[in-house]
Amino acid sequence: MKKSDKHQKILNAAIKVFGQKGFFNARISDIAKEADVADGTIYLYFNNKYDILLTLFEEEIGKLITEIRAAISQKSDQREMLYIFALHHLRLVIEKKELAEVLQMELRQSGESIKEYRRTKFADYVNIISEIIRTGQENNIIRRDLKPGIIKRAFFGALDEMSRLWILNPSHKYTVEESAEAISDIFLNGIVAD
Amino acid sequence: MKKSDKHQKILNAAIKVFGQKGFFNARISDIAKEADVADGTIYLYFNNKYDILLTLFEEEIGKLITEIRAAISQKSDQREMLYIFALHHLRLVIEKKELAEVLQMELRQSGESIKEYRRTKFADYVNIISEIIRTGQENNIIRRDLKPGIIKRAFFGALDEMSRLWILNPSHKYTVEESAEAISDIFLNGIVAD
DNA sequence: AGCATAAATGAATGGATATTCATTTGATAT
DNA sequence: ATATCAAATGAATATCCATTCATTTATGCT
Repeated sequence: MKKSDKHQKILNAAIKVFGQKGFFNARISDIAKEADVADGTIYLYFNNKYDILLTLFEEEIGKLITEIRAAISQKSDQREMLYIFALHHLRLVIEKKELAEVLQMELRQSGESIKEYRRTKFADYVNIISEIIRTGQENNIIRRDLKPGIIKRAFFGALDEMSRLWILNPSHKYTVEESAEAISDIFLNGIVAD
Repeated sequence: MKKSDKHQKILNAAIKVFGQKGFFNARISDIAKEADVADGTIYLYFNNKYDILLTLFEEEIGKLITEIRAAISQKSDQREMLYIFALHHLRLVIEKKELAEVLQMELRQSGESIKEYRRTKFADYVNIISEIIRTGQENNIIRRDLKPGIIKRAFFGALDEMSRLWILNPSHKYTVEESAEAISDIFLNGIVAD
């Protein structure tokens, strides 16, 4: 068994346990049991409990960024790109429920390292949106009087709140496609009649 | 000193301490010191640490709902109402920073009581938005093909993410009015050029 | 096989802190 | 002034759990 195997095995267990109980209520022994290793083994791969959480952010968000960039690069119209971003983001919640829960919950926690984290790696993820907006403005597809920084927040926030609905109440009232479409439609066209 | 005085005093201390350190890192003795009472006194007013948090949600969100309803009832156009909602919500972050931090952080935590909480009292707050939307649709001001449930999420999520920016990075790049205007503008008119 | 090194184990430790409760302090009435 | 009751105190308790490390088990090399 390669070293990386056990590293990932523990991380996957942590995603599951953190997702279910939250970071503070999760015990190291829970993660150990889930990963099928001894408690002490975890400390051969991670410095402490908090380090597990940070590593999890680092590596898993990295994967998300890669995936979503690949999907977006297929499109040339910025309006479509926004839809694709929404679709991918919302799909994550369905397909990797526990990871989504961890990100939802723990990325909001106080604590300097987490705040720092949001400012760097996580910001990279959200900044994909503002890049799309900026390019759209250059191409005259998107209104130039709006600040990309605000649109980015608003669009991401909308998706994030939608995710929360599903996480709290897994009986999907709306489908992923429907939601992604509705949200990009609202942003592109607004809600005012006529 | 009336009973209610000390009750509120402890609650205010809790808002401050939870806001700064988060629920799990806050010690009862921190709250006691901040409220200027003995540790044991807290247990005369609350059953346990968690009860402080739940009471805090219950009472403070109740106040918010009352305030925001009062402000909205001054307007008759649903477009203006949305702006007012945004303005009030964002002002909260500036004027009651610690409370906003607590709500941001802890309302996301796992734990059944908190999830339950979001489904009830907090939902009442957010549902003010869907009421506005529904009335707007009846008055033909807002597109009828959009589901109020989705608009509500999207609009609230946008505001919530904006709040988060300020909480994490208190150097306000945008003013409250500017942000409230930009966000309601985006929702009302969309971001597409022309 | 026998040695050496690395990986894994899990019981024991130590530190933290929510909660309790015996005692003190303050208020009210007679 | 004294008795009675309520409110407040804060040191002591009990529990919980992250982390350590002496010991065991697995792996690789000659």
